Amino acid sequence: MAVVLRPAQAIKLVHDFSLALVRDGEPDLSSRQIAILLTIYLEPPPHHVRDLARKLGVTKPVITRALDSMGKLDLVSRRRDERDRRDVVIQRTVKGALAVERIGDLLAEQAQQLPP
Amino acid sequence: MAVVLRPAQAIKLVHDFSLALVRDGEPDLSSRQIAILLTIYLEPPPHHVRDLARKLGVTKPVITRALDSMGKLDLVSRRRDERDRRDVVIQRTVKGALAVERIGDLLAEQAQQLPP
DNA sequence: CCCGTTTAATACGGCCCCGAAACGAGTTTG
DNA sequence: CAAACTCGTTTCGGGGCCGTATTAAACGGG
Repeated sequence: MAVVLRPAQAIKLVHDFSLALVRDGEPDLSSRQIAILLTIYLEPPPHHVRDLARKLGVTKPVITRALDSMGKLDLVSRRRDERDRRDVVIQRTVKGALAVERIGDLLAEQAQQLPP
Repeated sequence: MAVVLRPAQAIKLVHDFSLALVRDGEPDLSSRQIAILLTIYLEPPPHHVRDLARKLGVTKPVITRALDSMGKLDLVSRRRDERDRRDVVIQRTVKGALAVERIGDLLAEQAQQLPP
């Protein structure tokens, strides 16, 4: 059963969700960072910088920098691939998994509270 | 009828939506800017800087700067309130209304395509 | 074994945003 | 009317992200 959402409901949902993100004071993730983070947690590993850059349609430095900043927040981690040491494998963290869950719960809750 | 959205579906929805925002290349709005823009278009006027700052839980300069940048994109406009010239009234624009509609349509479409 | 290719990271110059504090104009109050 | 208050903006010092171009390390075919 597909999720049915009228455009007017969708607008309110985006509004409530953005507002919740802003108000909860957590470090602000950009759209890019959210897309990267959720890709890492939704799609099966392994993840490499080049794949993420291609999937998001951005340049590789964008991914490197996003991993730098999200790494500082302990939302993802990196390690060299020993089989091909040019590669970097991006890994999940406990804190990142919790952050992803929080995002899902937050949106599901906002959707639940939408007026008909 | 409330919108029913399981957390796992919500995560995928946020992912697809963020990805669509990143990929379409339009000037990137931050969470704050999206929250401000949608508040202006969802809630009844008049809107003042102080109200938006209070509703979003941010300082007034944040609102001023967001209005500056969104004004440059012609998504909102401002004028002095002649009845109390300290006040600034924030107004909608045609381009802003279209951008809001686009956001709603984008999310509704992503929701429609969610697997059950 | 060398040289072209691939990979991620870094350097660069530019632009935008942050919160706190100070500011200028306008209004209200005593 | 002068002092206090309100409102939005600007200033200040600091930080982050952007894309392009370049770099350094590692791989691999000839």
